[in-house]
Amino acid sequence: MSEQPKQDIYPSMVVEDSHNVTRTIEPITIGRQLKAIRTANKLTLEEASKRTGLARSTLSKIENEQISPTFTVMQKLAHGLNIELPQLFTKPNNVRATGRRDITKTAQGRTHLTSTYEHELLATELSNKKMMPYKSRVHARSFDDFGEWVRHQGEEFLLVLEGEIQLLTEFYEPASLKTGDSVYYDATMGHLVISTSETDALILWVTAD
Amino acid sequence: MSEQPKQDIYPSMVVEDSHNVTRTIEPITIGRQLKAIRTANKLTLEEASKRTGLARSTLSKIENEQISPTFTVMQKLAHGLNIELPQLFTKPNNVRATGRRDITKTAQGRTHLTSTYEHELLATELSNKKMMPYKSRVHARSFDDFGEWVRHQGEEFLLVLEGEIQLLTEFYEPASLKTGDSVYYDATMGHLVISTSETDALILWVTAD
DNA sequence: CAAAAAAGTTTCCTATAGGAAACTTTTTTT
DNA sequence: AAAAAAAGTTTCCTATAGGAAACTTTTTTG
Repeated sequence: MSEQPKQDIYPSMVVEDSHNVTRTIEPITIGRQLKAIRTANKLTLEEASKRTGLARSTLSKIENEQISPTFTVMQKLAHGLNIELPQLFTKPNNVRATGRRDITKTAQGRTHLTSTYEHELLATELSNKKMMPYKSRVHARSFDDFGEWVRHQGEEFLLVLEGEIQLLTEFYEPASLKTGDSVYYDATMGHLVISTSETDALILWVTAD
Repeated sequence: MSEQPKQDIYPSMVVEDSHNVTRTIEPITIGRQLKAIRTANKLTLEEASKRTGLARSTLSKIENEQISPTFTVMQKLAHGLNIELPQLFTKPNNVRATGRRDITKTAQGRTHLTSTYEHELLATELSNKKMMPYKSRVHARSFDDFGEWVRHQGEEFLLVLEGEIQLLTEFYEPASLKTGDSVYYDATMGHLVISTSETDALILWVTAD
């Protein structure tokens, strides 16, 4: 064993692509990634060690690509450094947006009218966001105002801001919600909201795909 | 050594999220994933062995979660089976839940206290959801109540329900928000909220990772 | 700029991953 | 339904990952 001067644990691989063209694949180097993440967070090996529960020496060796971490260790890394696992090998060329902010003052959102709701879209200055928030004045008063279930991709959170509504869903009995009540549901299930208070209710809606 | 009856190499971990709420993380079990992928492709261990260059026995042990593969091995798996690395631990969420619903009546959420906020978690009956909604009573009155920026994965939407707050962020001037105002921001940017009204403000917060 | 402290690396050891082959279980063939 | 073949598991061994501590390098401080 071993008079080797320190060997490459991530050798590049020669493969054939879908057109049978051979090319060399540069391996993903988890070490570089880890170091980048750690230094970006201004952590020392010691601090990273505390957060991940891994030995300082182990971290050093991973960063310098002297060892190939086990999956268990990779999970500890992800948890301890508060990152998603794929981040460890997805090159950070996907410059994720960061540091954005968009304030919407009361009643200053972008209005969008339908026959059943009057939507006020919030935070419309930001595109490509994970959630879509809006306030909606509920004009509908019965299922017939819609004619059909509303159904779409994703999940929705709803909070009643004013008045009282009924949430009708495909697989549940109608639910009455007063101001302050909230509900979370899968939007793929047929759903719709009707006002049951004297004045049309106002709700906050947040959707995530 | 070892008279151990076969131990769990992927134990679940208890962690604190960005709001110091402890929860249990069910570990990603790479074995199950691998087996699913292999059988879906109608491959025997022997065939998978040939494609990946890994021993039949090694594959068996990984699938049965007797060992935690090293990153090097994971790369061979991904390459040999023609899949993207993240596929090995991203749950095939094509089995996404559908038709769920969880109502939280006013003040009936699960309370969680910190020195700066009093959180009321909403829709806690649903796990594995895209968004985490909660109402928070803001006790903090200055930056010093935190000592440091709050920073974490994901994006946040905030709506002021009662009172008045200031949103402090790393890259913007402080912003005053009154009842009805809302803001959307990247949570990776340092951020925190303090009350500026006489009584502690109440806000709705929705987080998405 | 020397001494001390902090950060990072290497060594040395133990625990565990990975491979070859024996063994067991399941499936196919006659 | 027994024999043969194929698929999967376990054992036993070697190679390597991971932790503790010694060591080296870099940074801070007086």
